[in-house]
Amino acid sequence: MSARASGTGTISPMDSSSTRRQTTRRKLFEAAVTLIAEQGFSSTTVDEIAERAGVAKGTVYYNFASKNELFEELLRHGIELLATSLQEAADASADRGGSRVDALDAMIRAGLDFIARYPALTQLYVAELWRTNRAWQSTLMVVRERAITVVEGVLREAVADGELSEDIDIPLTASALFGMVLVAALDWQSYQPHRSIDDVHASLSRLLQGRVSGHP
Amino acid sequence: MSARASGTGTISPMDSSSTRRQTTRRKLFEAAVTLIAEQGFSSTTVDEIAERAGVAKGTVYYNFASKNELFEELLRHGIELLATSLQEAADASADRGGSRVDALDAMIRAGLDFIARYPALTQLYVAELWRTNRAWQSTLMVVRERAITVVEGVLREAVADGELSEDIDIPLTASALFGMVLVAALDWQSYQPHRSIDDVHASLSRLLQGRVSGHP
DNA sequence: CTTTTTGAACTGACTGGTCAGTGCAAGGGA
DNA sequence: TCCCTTGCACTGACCAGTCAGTTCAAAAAG
Repeated sequence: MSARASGTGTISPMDSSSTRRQTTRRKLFEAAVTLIAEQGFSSTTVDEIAERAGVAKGTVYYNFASKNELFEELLRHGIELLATSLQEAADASADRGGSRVDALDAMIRAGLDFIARYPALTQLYVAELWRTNRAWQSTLMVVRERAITVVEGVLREAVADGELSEDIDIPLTASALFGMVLVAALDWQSYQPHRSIDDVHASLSRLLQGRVSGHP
Repeated sequence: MSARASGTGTISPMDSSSTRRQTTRRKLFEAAVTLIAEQGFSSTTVDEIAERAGVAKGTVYYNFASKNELFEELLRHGIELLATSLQEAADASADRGGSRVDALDAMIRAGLDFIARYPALTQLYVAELWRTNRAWQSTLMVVRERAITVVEGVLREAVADGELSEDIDIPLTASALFGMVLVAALDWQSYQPHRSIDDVHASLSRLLQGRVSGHP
């Protein structure tokens, strides 16, 4: 009954214990992401997730309020990885003194890297992102916003700098670029996994920079 | 146990008697596609589908062997609509004497039209297409092949005619174009539904033809 | 240093509900 | 008449979420 934290100081009584918890949560995320990517949310059971994570079912509910919340936290956790890596790629390119188009290219590369590293997470986003009437819709909108905004930002700067035409439609172009990379990468992973990332990147760069049509 | 179509001839046994049955099946497809697009396959119940279609649950099982098979037939039915309309757009463009790039543009338009007309079907494909370990995986591979092949065909002709560089990677470019249209269109439907299709089409054309970068 | 206490973390059997699929008698429509 | 549809009761599997009880490392007491 006595409240927690009766023991040590105020600030870090849970440093050691929270490590354990953190580890468990990470294991659950890892188990959940692949299972849900493969089977979808509804056909993945909490028992399966617990089993693959190597913990008891009760532990899932000790760490997350519900199956739904586990999933939403997973989505939020994943998008931070993506948005951060996109932004870092763009910033690094700018620091290197590259043009805005170079920054876009760097983001394409970052996108490919991300998808190669977290294929299941990517599959999962794609499967859920345009679905309507689901419980986590609002979470997904935030998540999408977070990623698209980074791309739009670079496009906006490119237009401001005169590198891109003022006629382009920024939100739509951002979506289109995003989709281009997304679908090309998923197909790469699913149907031509032997190809190198440099190869795929080069093809997409070419497409982006309009060197496809119009022979030299 | 006995397969369906034990009845009449070998090839088209359901032609005459089918009218009534066909109507029921179409109603079931329509009901299923929106429900599954919204909720996913597993969380959509057969009772819901029957109710929305306005038929009895028993009728579902009279017309389809299982929930799974209803879904697979829906996938097959849908892809015919898409592949046909892409091919027709390309052919019509060629008949009009357009270039191969014109044909690609016509296919983008056809893709946008399709997504605008069958948004639920599109959402459903996206949600399932890159998923692994599902019962209908092989059906989906066929389905994807059917659509991508059309795009690849036009790209191949364009390269043969010298309209596109020989350096392009045809399968990957086809995927990327497909993804570009797909994601741009889904975002359009979900987040900027007020925009006209001509508007969206114009932006994507510009992106395709490399008029984005490189100011005049 | 040893013993006891504490409580966060974890466990897994259990419950209440849901749903795919079945069976069948009766009711149309062509 | 025959094919299709209806309505409805029923079964058995499956599954999200619960809860009483266990574990164990670190803090407190001796």
